[in-house]
Amino acid sequence: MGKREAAHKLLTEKLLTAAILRVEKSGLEHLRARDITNDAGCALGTLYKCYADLDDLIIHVNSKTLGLMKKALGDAGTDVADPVEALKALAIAYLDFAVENKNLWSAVFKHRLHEGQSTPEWHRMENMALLDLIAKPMSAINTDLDEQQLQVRSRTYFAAVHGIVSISLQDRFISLSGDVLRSELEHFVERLAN
Amino acid sequence: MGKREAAHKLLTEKLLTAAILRVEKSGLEHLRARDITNDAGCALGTLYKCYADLDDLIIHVNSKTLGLMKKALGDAGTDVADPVEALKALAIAYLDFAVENKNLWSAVFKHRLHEGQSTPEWHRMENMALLDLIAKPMSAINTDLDEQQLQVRSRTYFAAVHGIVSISLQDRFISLSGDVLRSELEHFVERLAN
DNA sequence: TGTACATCAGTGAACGCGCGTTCACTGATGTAC
DNA sequence: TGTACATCAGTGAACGCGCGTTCACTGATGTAC
Repeated sequence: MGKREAAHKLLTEKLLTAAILRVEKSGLEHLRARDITNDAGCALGTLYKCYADLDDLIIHVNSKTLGLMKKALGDAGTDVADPVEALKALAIAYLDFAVENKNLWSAVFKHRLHEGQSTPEWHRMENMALLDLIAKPMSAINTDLDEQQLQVRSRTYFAAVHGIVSISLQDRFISLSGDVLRSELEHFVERLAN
Repeated sequence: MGKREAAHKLLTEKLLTAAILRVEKSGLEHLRARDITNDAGCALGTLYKCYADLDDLIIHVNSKTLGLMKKALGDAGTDVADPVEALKALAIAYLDFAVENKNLWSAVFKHRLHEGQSTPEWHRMENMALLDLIAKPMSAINTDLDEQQLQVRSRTYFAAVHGIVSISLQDRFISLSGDVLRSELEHFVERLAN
């Protein structure tokens, strides 16, 4: 690999890091191309040499976040034998991840492409991959479901947990202390899974 | 009431109606001040004589939506004696409302004020009022909970149902047919409430 | 190894446009007598 | 009822700014001989 290619790769990485820091600090809605390139120490135009456009960069930010999330959930759920406990652990891990990476986590769900453009397939897959983590303990509980039904049920389950976490991190409705939220979530999973 | 005041009131109403139609047709993200005033048949500046700014108008749009939603849920849940069936009816009614008024419904959750500004108290109350509808059948099931706990539990429950409905109406993950979604929701409530 | 030329990543000023908001103006409505 | 004046809702052109994206340029890196 020549100097050129190496430098380019480095810059591409630098831009991604800068974007991630910006999103985490100020939220997706305050992300600006100029801020990113300033932070990365390069010219504005460079962003468009490394990424197709700002949306492309954001997708890469979200991809990184999904990676972190998958790792966090994997660590939490892998070696829990009891499936109900595993689901609980996953839910709590999801909550913790959302709390600790609030803006990055929100960005994954906030980001929408402009009309006509659609999310690249590889990124859709990353989204779906989360469901597989849930599907495993889920299958131990619901042995009567076929592959397809299991997928659907996992999705429903994820959506419910996501909803609880999601509304808690907004200021709509009453807000809960962390402890109450945790216990609500645990109660919820127990009800749902047993 | 003089002619002036009457005309002003009419125009204020016209603007609200125009905004509602626009949001419902194209979504909150495509709402433009100019489109609204064109549709209402008045000058651009008039919007700012009737509403403080665009955000103020949007809050009124969302207020109307919450009114419709409360009515729809009230109709569905009021005269169902069995509390589990009542919760099911509420969940299904919520789903139906979201499907039939997709963009208006989304607008309620998408709209965020600029930094420093906060939602007026009366509008926060409208949000909270939804929870009361759930709290009633909820209290019949969980007789051991006190007022505060009941409120929290209702909120959790709402958030979960909202999450399920919400993710289904996006294109993230796999999308479900209406029937599957309904049965998932019913299954879900039964598990949760029994 | 050295020289001459080609390439193209990086540059940043400038473009372009969208769009919320303002403001000086005017004419219909309201008020005083 | 009629007249003279005051008010202010409605007007729409213009303001202002934010910000993604482009593009002609340049100099370091790569290539050919």
